[in-house]
Amino acid sequence: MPEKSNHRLKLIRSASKLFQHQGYSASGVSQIISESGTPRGSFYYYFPEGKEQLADETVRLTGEEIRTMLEGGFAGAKTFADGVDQVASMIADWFEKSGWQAGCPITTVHLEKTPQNTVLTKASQHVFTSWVETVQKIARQYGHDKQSSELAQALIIGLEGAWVLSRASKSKAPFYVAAKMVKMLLK
Amino acid sequence: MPEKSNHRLKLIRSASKLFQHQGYSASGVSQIISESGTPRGSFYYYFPEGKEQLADETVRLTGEEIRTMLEGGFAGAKTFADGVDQVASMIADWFEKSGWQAGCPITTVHLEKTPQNTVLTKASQHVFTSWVETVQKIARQYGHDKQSSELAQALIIGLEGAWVLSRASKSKAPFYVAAKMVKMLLK
DNA sequence: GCGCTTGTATGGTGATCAGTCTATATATAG
DNA sequence: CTATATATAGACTGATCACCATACAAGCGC
Repeated sequence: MPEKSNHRLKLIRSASKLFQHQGYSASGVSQIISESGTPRGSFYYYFPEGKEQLADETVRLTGEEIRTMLEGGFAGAKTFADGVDQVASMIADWFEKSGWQAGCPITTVHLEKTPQNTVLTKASQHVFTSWVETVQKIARQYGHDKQSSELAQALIIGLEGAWVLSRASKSKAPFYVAAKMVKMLLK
Repeated sequence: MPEKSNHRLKLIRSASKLFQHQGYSASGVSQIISESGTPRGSFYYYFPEGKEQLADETVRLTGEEIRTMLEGGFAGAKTFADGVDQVASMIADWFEKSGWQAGCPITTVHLEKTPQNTVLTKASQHVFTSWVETVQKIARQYGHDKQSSELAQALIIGLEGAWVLSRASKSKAPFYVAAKMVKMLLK
């Protein structure tokens, strides 16, 4: 891949990191550019619709990556409950390694811009729907047809909520509580 | 209470609403003032430390009100599980009535400013801790001594996560899933 | 070497930001 | 009624915002 189109992806990566750490509005275009290490003059060439377009693409791309990560988290799990534990641990570890500063790049944009901004509302709705559908499909694969929707929503609810408390408490414990909450639905 | 000290509270109310709808950084001092209906010249008289002080006080005051609301939500509940249902329904109804735009005024500030801003980090940590402690105390009152900490964290995790999905889906369903997740821990 | 396409530099625009300052208005106590 | 304290008006400051415009640079095909 040519170096130059890496610039576009670098901008998305930089935006994702900053949205996780400090949200959408506090993350200025200048800061995104400077932390991406890409040339200032390229920004509006790659994103002619501006910051909103960057955020839209950031939410969709990282949302898809997280969706894949969720799928991957269930890999090798004998039961849905085992998969839930794997996913929760994986995300908790990753969050701990970030110094409790990373998180969900979708949620901060979502809470600031839904429903006022149509483009970003659609982007975050698309992502959350795709996550729930993915986990729903996985739950069905493990035989939990009847409650697949509930389990899928439960996992996303748990992970989102755990992230909020985890950042405050600087602890992985909320993720384990979240995993247990989901698993207990299977009883 | 004299009209003038209502101005201070009106500013806090305005800030709370705007932080819920669009977060901290997107809520400018001018917008907060204009939507509060208070005189522009009063702002720095009431909040000499500026926007950060307003946010600090907003988080602490509304955090305390939500804590009281959580306590009130358990009122008359025969079991902890009944109380969880009452709290979830109460918050879901309130959120629906707001047109899916209200929410937690603490969380948006928290996700944007923890841990970079010391004052606001302490404020949101204080609030989350007080919520968990309150629900923990309530759980013990219902006899759930051993798992009071887990139940308390679970309720806050559920409510936070439910709010995120609820705003995306414009549905109360996530709150009911969250309530069920908490209740299932009792089994 | 030239023409075309893609990418970048940089100064600039108009708007908005948080906060300050000074003057004035209002409320209150004596 | 006066002095003092509290509250407010509004202009202003320096910084930053998202974005634009124009010129130039680099890459590439012929």
